[in-house]
Amino acid sequence: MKNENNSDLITSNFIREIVKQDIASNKWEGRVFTRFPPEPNGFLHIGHAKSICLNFGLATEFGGTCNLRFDDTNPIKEDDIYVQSMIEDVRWLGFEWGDKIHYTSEYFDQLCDFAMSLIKGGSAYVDDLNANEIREYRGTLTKAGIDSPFRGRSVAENLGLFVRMKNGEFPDGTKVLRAKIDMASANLNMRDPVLYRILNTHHHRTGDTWCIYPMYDFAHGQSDSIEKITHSICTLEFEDHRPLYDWIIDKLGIHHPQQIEFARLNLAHTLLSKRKLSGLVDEGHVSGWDDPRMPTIAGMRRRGYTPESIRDFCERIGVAKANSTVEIALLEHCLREDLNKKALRMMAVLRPLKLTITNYPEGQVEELNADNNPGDPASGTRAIPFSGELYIEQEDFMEDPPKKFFRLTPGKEVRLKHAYIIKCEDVVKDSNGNVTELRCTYDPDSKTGGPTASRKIKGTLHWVSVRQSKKAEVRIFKHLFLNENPADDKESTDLKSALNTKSLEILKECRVEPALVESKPGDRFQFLRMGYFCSDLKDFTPSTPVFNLAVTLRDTWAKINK
RNA sequence: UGGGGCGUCGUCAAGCGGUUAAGACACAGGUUUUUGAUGCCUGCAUACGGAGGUUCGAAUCCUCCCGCCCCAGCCA
Repeated sequence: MKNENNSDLITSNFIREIVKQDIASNKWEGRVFTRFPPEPNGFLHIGHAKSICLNFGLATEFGGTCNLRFDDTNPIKEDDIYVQSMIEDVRWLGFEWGDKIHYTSEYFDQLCDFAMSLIKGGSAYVDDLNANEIREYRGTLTKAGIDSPFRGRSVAENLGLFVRMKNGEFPDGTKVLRAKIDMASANLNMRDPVLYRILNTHHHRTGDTWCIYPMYDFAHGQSDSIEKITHSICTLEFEDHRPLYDWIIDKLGIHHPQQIEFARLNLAHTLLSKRKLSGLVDEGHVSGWDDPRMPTIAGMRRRGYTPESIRDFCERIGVAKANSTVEIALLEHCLREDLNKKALRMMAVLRPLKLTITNYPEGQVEELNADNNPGDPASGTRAIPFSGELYIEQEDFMEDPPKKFFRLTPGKEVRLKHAYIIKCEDVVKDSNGNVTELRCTYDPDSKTGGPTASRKIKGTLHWVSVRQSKKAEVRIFKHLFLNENPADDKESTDLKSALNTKSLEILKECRVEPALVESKPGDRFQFLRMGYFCSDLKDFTPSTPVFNLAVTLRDTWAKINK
């Protein structure tokens, strides 16, 4: 999938170069066949999006195919709800897979045959050592391992034992099938890795058909091989496993894809590990996998991110082998850039302050014309009700303003967007000295198109009419973590202490222009001068509209003010 | 003290023996603007982890050193 609008921004990356060279040299008869192989044990996040965009993107770019394959070899952790969410997320991101969805579990028979063939070739054996013993026999980083006493079993014995494992004759953990490679290898993955373990567990797809399940290392490479994948793209930590995959595939003499490793994404102030994210969900620190603060695809979708912005982001961050942490600012930029083009402008007052126009005709209501998107004339216009009683944003008024504050202050003029120029004449306060109302006058000729409409006024405010505006809830989100790299936070061993306690702010007294309550869940808008917001996918109803802050507008004033 | 990787601007990241060392984000300044938004313009690495070496010429090749990441699941 190309980001047409940013084609000039696309730079090369080493994987794209490899693919190009392979096509040029006709290495795979010009084929490009990739796959995205998640384990269905959690929700997909922005880190997966990088891999999805890479794999599906390469296939699209070079006229190939990308399979979606669920790597479901560990029934203890996996569940169909995760496969369903992953299917939805990949599709939402805008990608299409080949004729069907693939599952490693559909290769269990073949994988089992591969194991038999390894046994027959004397390259695998059944080991009776338990997990602890296997660890002890494995040695350490600097010390060679020791052969298992069961390593010398005959082919016939191994075959018999493995069949009995498969037939369910042994309890969990009592036996494993191991590759017979080299217990002294400097690469720990080559020290007779476990190929099959006994797990008397129900599998979400194969049910109770199996009680032995292949390890990832024995399933992944062969699955790629079975699917005739040409480029097996994975993350850096599997670099050490490549010699093992090569060993197995060569022993089996089957199609040998080319594995290429790249650095996974790290995002500042964000945790990208399914394990830790599920911790946030399980411990109730967020409302679920789709909490808008979550870096999951589902969370970002609910927050208001567009598939286009995520794809653009994944293209811009590049692909390399160096570990790196991308700033949130880049992600936010991608969203703003996309939404600036697409989002209709609306007016919403998040923290209302009453403003009365004393010289406006009592009871009069005008329908003012407003453009829906100044950058896109095709988006048309809409009518907004204006009256003598309005709400403006509390932060848009200051009694004792700092220099360069060009919003409303006593005695000064300001323009109301799409409407008139007003002047603050009086400030009403309650007994505690809090400002409760502003009393202003307006210049009737200053309406858009009017004789004094072009008067130069520094500040322009958004507003809504008291009577016609609707009440709404707006949810403001900030980083879930204060630390730039929460994963590196050695101090806080538990997630809780690393959390930003102010990551969610709920504003229940917001007032929005009437058109907004007619929006559909998932609709995205620019609330003028505030940011981009999205009607909540779950909680929005016309009677209780709920909007999520997707991203604020750039705010130079906030910077100056600091 | 084992093995596998990686070190180019604040953050990503091109670069593949001869370039003024791309571009983006961020940042700074200017300008347009009825969003302090957007747009537009300008600036932003004599420098490529360090030290040597090869070469007419090195971020790119060689050597040594330094730093960071990954690996001791019957997880993926």
